[in-house]
This record gives sequence, C-alpha cells and structure tokens, in this order.
Amino acid sequence: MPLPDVSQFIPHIAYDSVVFGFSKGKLKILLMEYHATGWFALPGGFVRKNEDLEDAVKRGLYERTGLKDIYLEQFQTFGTRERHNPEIMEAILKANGHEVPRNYWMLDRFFSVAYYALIDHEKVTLTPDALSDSISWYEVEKLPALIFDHAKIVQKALQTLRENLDRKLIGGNLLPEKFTMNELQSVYEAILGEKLRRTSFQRKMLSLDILERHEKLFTGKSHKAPYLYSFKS
Amino acid sequence: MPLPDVSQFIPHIAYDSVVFGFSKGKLKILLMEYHATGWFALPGGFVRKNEDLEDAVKRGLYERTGLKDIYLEQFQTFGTRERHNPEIMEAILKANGHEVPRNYWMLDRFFSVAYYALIDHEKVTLTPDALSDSISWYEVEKLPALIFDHAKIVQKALQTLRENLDRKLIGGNLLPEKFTMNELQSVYEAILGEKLRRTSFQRKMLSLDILERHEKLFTGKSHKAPYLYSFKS
DNA sequence: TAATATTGTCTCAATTCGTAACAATAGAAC
DNA sequence: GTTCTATTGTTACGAATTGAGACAATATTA
Repeated sequence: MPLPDVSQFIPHIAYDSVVFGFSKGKLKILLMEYHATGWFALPGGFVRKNEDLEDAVKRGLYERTGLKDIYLEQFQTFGTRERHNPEIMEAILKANGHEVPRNYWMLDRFFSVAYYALIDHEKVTLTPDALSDSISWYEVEKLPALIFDHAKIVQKALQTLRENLDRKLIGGNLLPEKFTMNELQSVYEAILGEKLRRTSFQRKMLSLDILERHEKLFTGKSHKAPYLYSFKS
Repeated sequence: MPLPDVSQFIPHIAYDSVVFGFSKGKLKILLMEYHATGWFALPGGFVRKNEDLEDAVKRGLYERTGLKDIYLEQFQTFGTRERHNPEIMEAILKANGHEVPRNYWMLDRFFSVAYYALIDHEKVTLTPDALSDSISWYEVEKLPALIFDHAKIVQKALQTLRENLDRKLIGGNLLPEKFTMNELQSVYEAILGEKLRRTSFQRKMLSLDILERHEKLFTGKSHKAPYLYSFKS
C-alpha cells in the first residue's frame, strides 16, 4: 500500500479520538500499536478536502470499530509547536517499509482536534489500520506510554468526561440498551474514580426522570433480582 | 500594505475570538467592520509557522486591545465545508484595493479554533487591523449580521460562558480590580440573561470564600454605602 | 431630626443530600 | 416446604443547602 497522497487531504489538520468503553468494571480506551516500533497512539486521522471535520472523525471510528451513530464530543484542539515531532512520524512510516519523500506532508506540523467517544464495548469489531499491528482496549488506569502529546489528550478527555457526566447524563452510552442500576453506578464510579453511595445514587437517578423501568433481570444468583432500565428516548 | 504572504503562516488554520466586555449593565463583544463592505466579523487571525496556537490568539488580542494577560478559553473548533466562502473573502480583500491572485491562500478552506476572552471594558485601547474600518463594542443582544458562521460561534461562546460561570468563577474578569457586590451581580445577570435574588447571591458569593472585602464606596447617593470587593489572589 | 434608598445580615420554611434502617425476594441449603 | 443469605427497592430522619422575606444599619437629602 502506497503512502497517502496529500492531494486528497487538508494539510496541517488532524484529529485524535479517545474512545471510551466499559467492561469488567473498568473504564478503558482504544489504543493502536504501530507496526515494528512498539509505540502506542490514539486512533486518529486526517480530513478529506471535501469532508466535514466531524464526518472525518466518524469515518475513522467506523473503519476501526464498525460502529456508526457514536456518541461523540469535541473537547479541545491542540496546537503547540512542541507536539511537532517529524522524527517519530518518519520512524513510524519507515517501520512500515515506506520510502518517505523529503518534505512529505505527514511530517509537517499538525493541529489536532480531539474528540472523545462513548461506545458499548460489546458492539465493536476492532480493525487495525494500515500502519498498525493492533487496536485494542487498555484500562485508563494502566496505559502504556503514548507518542506525541497523546497522554495529555487522554487526561483532558477524562477531565471533560467527568465534568460532563452529570451535566449531560451521558453515562448510559457506555452500556447496552438495557442495564441494571448497579451497572450504571459502576460506570459512574469508574469514570469518577470513587465509590458512590448506592441509595443516594439510585434516588438521584430515578428523580431525574430519565430512566424507563423494564422487566427484572434474573441472574441465577440467590437474591432479589434487579430491574432493568433504559434511557428514555 | 501588501497582502500577507502564506510563507509565514500555517495554511488552513485560523482562530476567531469572542471578546466579552461589560459596561452600562450590558454584556458586549468586540466586532470589526470591514472596509467598504459594511460586513461585520469577529476579530480573528492566522498562526505563524513558529508560533503556538494560543500565542497567536494572544498576539491578535494584544494588537487590537492593547491588553496582555487576558483571561482566555478555547471552546470549539469549527470545521464544516459550509463555512468556506471564498467569494466573501475575495470581496473583502478587493474592497481594500488588493489584487487577489488566483488560488491565494486566504481563499482556501479554513478550520477556525474559537476562543472567548473576558476583559475589563475600561482597560482597552481599540485598534482596527489593516482590513477594517473599525473595531468596537456591540451588545450581545443586538448584534448586526455577521459573515461566515460567526453568529454560530458567538452563540456557542455565550453558551460555554454560561456553563462555566459558576464552575470556574470567572465573572470577575469583566470588572475592575475592585467592585461592589451589586456590580458583580449585574455581570452574572447579564451573562445568564435573568434576574437573580440579591440576598441569595450575596450569601452564595461570600460563602465561597473567594472575595476579599475592602473599604466602602461612597457614591454620594443618599443610602448606605456598599463595600468594595476583589477576588482573592 | 425625619425621610429615603440601598446594603448587610438574620430567620424560617422548603428542598436536597448523606446516612442508615427496613422490607422484599431469588435462589441455595436443609 | 422452610430457613438462610445476598442484594435490591424504598422509606425515614437529621444535616446541609437554598429560596424568600424581614429587619436593622447607614449615607445623604429634605
């Protein structure tokens, strides 16, 4: 596969996405591992000349997760000179067996518009891109070292997610359509990084009048079965 | 003055700033009026190749207001194709007596990173830029029509400012160093667009323990003189 | 000295929140 | 079937916060 041609993309503009998922009680994000370098990075990409910014992000997410209609929020654009590291980008391209032309556009300084996405961990089909060996889930609390300023981007994403959690009531996007109150509470606890009081949480969620109560979930465990809930549409 | 040369700027990247000020009980923003067109726009600009994004914004604000150390917050990046209007940009340049070369860089599609700033209305010395007849204050509630998507940018700035008002306690940036509780309340009311209860507001502000109380302000009016306050540093 | 307008503080009820207690119940143990 | 255990949904109650008004203080005018 040849190197991407600048003619179809807008130079100097990129996006990076912090894709949050939730499984086994842990908050996780998607990271790509670049071929033959052992370097990890956020899934990102470029914007086509005839494409809206947000559509470019959605396209990238679709290619890597197979999902459309993802909950997506732009949270910051990163534009320091410090983040410009042509040596690292060149090494990544060379590790993929490419001849890198002098002044190749991907080595230029880029402004990255960062988005976070919330998805149901069960629904994804992960597909690496051309430069990557793998794309997979990593616990937010146990991330490997990331290239460029991607660690800073993750931190800012997490901070924004925490601030928006109550304000925009977005926690449900990390769960399947139907879920128990306990699962929802676990999502909140994983995002906020602290334990919450069961009864207060239940009372607050119910008082917001955003949940619809469905049938009970019988797990086979020897105790009272919890109700399933979904967000009102 | 010749047209700016692309060689010193990064193409496709611009910024726009929504500069809020407060005077006579009204929330206002700065708008530029382009020469000979009657068109209004937000103060914006481009990023130099050896310059950080935020420094570019500060540079632009300094050139137009004479202020440094401005409270500044990035709130969104606009990247739709729809906002690309080379005809309008060309008309603005031509109205300034420029010959516009074919494929001139300023006619390209731009991504705009939007910031809002909060400044003390009394401190500014307004200076128009090369393309503008004037730069001056306009009430947020009575804005003229704006070019491109600038009306949408202002709306988003206002929304973000409202959301951040309590969270970040930034209202004081619109006032002089010392102010009365009543003035601070007026700022809040102008931003939120609603009247607040005097006693609740006073109690809340004092309980936050962020204000320092100074001498009284004697206005000459025949009633009890209010205290002056400043934000604790 | 009285009148007026505005300010700073206090009071009391309404609401929300933290905390614990309690009743309901699905399955396991017997 | 009965009892036991773990977990869930709900209620109760005091603490903290908030809404709304009352009231005293005071700078100037009449």
